[in-house]
Amino acid sequence: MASSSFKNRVTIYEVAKVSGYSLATVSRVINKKDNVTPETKKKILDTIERLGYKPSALAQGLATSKSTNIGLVLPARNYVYISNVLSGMVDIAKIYGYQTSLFYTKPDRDEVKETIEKLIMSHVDGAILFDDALKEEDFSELAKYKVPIVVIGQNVSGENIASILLDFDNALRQCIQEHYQYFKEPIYFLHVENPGVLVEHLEQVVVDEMSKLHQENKFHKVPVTDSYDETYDVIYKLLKEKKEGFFIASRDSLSCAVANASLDLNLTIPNNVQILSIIGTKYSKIMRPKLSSLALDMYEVGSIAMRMMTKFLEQTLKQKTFTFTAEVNHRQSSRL
Amino acid sequence: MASSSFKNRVTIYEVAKVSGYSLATVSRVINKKDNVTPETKKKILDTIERLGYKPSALAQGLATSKSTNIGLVLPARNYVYISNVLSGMVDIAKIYGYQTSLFYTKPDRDEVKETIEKLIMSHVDGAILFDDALKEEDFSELAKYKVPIVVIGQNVSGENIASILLDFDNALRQCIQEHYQYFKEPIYFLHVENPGVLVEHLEQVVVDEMSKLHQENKFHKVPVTDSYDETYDVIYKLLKEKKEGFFIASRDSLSCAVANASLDLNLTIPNNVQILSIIGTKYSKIMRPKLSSLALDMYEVGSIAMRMMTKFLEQTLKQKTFTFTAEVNHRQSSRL
DNA sequence: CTGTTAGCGCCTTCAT
DNA sequence: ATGAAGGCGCTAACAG
Repeated sequence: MASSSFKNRVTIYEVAKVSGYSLATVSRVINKKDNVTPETKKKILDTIERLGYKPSALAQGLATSKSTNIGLVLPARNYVYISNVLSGMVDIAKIYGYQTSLFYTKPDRDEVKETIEKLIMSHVDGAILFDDALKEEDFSELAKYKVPIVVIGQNVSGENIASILLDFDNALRQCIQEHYQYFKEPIYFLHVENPGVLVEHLEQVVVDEMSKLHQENKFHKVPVTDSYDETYDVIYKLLKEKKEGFFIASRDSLSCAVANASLDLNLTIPNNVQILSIIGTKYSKIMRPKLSSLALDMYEVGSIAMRMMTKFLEQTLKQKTFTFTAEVNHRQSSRL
Repeated sequence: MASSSFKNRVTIYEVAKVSGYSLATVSRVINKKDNVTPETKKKILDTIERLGYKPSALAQGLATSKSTNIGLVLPARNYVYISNVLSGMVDIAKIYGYQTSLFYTKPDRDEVKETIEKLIMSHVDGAILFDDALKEEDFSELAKYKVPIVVIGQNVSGENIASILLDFDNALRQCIQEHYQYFKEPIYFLHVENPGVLVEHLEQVVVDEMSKLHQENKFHKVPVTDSYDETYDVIYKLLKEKKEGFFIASRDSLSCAVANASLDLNLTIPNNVQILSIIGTKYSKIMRPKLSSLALDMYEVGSIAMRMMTKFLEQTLKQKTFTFTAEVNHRQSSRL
């Protein structure tokens, strides 16, 4: 038998009985309706206090068809930018009185579908999805059950869907253009397995821009892993031979691997080796040399997402898409 | 009017009606009871599929007095080690079929109490608390409502309480002892406002050890903030004058501030300046010089915490306290 | 302003 | 093996 964590709780019935009023009246003071005499309100409040009564969100949810609970779907990867997004979402949710349920997903279709199902079962009032493993069909599944969603990083539209776009494209293209305007080193794109649609898309952007500039033969995809150490080794070997290059990495820790490998080979940054971090964190400023990066305040992304969600639920959401544009922070790892 | 996210849902009633069986039988197949004919089970499963029925966790929770939901209370600080703990907890929760509700708290008593109240209202089956702002009274409040809890980082005991201890003490004392066995530079402890009981405690440990070694006059508390830049400035000024010291910082980014300030002053690490990160992350290995640190796998802490919770709920928890012991990783920022 | 009553969706004895 | 009925704790008309 499981531990009955909420058996024998004080219920609204007891409050009613003890205070001498009816259910309805007690319910009214709980829900802060104004049609209650100050006097009886006080009495009821007193007995609530005295009995230590706390309303059951479960019962309230069932009765009102509202759970005041918002589902958060994030990739189960421990990246700093993800926890920044999370922080933003949770902070704002708290302000608006929403609870948050956290769902981590792995890049596996079956798991994703299971997550969607749990999301539906758990009766969240809405869901914020920031996970590249999610696809169109997942959104429409959610839509079938009328769960309002805001999607981060993918452009999806529909009745109950809002989306937040993360535009790294222009900044990225600009970096590449400028690079080939003055220099000609090849570009090495650190390719991680299953990086998610956002990073996948950005790799595509690089490829595309290279071909626009007729530099396609200078684009090299370098397979690496999420591990700093392994990536370091790969890059070390590569640089030992090539001695130079313009490296683009999706995350700071990978950029650091490039930087450290360069330094250990006595290659100078940014003269021999240039590095660009696509998703910069505070460590791009801490690291020496400081890493040039495309920056976008992910905490802000999370908080805006949650704000959109609350407006969505109050049916006051006007603008159903919001775009964040990344800025280029030229620091010590690039020559421009 | 709020968006009725789950009005008009397919309910168990419809499944019963359409399939031609009763509520009870449908309920049985949902809950995988075995006293159902394979044949009727199949029929019911079919219509569930056909209708797209998903049980409501809310209703289930209300009926069973179990929410399969575990509350997670964490400080609203965006530290890497916290998101590691979180990952560990969520990953394991998923395995055991629990949902997780996330509560971030600020170091403010009123907020904390509010969080405790929400925790109780939200009918979590249990709660894992890793927040230094929490005090004895909060745990006993939770206990009043019979919410099983596991507390990380504080030694609390009681009927429904398990706790995970994070023992950095010995490792820290050892570092200090070794330091004064061979050297004599003063110790500078980077003191952040409201660092939480864990770090507060560790500062006390340092003070205590210093006095044991009769070196109390060599202990200096350096007030800094959470900001890398501000901390850098403080340390830069300090080192410009002192030229040397053994710095102890609670987190990597602060240690990095010390390291960078030293380098910018042409002080060498670890000859002039030594640095010890109390809570090391992967960046202590990435940073150059590599930072010596006390390491403890926080993901593991989170996952063990969740494992204890699941056992708790199944009433199979034998060992109600678990201790993690930090190890000293001597790297390039210390001489030993 | 307050009380009565019927659900919300599901589980669970107790019969059959 | 299956069905009927009461209850989980609360809210929301509808009366009064």
